[in-house]
Amino acid sequence: MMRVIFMGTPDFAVRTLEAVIGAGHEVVLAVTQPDKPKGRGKALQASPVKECALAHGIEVFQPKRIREPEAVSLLKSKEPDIMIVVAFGQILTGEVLKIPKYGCVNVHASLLPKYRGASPIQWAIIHGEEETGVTTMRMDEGIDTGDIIAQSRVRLTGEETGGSLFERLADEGAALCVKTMEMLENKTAVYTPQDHAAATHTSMIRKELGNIDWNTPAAAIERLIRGLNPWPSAYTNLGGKTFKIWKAEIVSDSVEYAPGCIVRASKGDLFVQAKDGVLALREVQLEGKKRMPADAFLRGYPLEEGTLNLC
RNA sequence: CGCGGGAUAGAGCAGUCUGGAAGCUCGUCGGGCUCAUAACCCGAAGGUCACAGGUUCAAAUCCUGUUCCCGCAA
Repeated sequence: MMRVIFMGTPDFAVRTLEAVIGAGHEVVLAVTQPDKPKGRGKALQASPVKECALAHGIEVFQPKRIREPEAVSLLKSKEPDIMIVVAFGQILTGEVLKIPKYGCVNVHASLLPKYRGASPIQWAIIHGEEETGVTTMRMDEGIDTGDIIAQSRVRLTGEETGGSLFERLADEGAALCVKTMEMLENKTAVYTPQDHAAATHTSMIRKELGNIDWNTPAAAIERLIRGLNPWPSAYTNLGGKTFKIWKAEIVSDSVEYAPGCIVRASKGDLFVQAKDGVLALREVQLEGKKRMPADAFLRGYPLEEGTLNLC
């Protein structure tokens, strides 16, 4: 059993926190981002990790900047054996990294050294990877550059969405974290330096990334749609309104219209021309409306075939 | 009180501005046609027009309040 300081913010981190608690470790402090205005009412909302910690009676700490002296001294005062960091959202300084006996262990949702940085889950799908996974590593001062302790691989299918992969990797990461802690405790852990030459980096997902450019290959658009489902979603423009596309499928490689043109809009089929083929939109959502199958959408919103309607 | 769209049959929508018989495209059920069909033809069932109150001879429609859903923003 170890004394643990847990650092994390979103849902992805909650799985690991729960697993660590479930494994019998003593979580003495949960560090998470300050509450932020969220939702339509713009009300302050606690991070998922904060809610989970409170539900387990764990002390919560929400520093604006973890590097500040008061924050550092609080971490020291807890005398942790280990710090577990999962999608925390702030960069730790060397001073903080040296606090725990076993160092700081990070759970990262990719097979490092590939996909260092933010949003590795979505990028793996957008890039059409066939395999990804989670990695635990001993953190150093670089971003996702520490020595690897353990990895777990998962296969990706053409059905995988950002949301579904998120779920799978959150579970994998939680299990791997517990296993990693066991390895550290019984001294069987091996630290493997990363092959830095093979490293790739990803950037934070921006909302505009979801703005579909129809003059790109159909396969790339389809992956973008899957990778950004359910957040932040891929979208286009229809009649001046945001038109989200939740699910699409490549139906042919014909190119008879201009990109973004409605190829077919009848019998429940909503086909759109991409650069090198045609995409069938299967599940869509117009601004202000609920998401719905394409055939339902067409019943109440008839579209003219052969016209340039999406951009 | 951040901005905006919406709630009408099982689904998706029109009708609301300008008050006056509850509609459309589908689905469902029954019948017909067909070698056959998710195709075509005929017919039927299915509504507390989100909820509450108000105005009116008369409210889906106008006024007031409430609930819920969604887009933006963060």
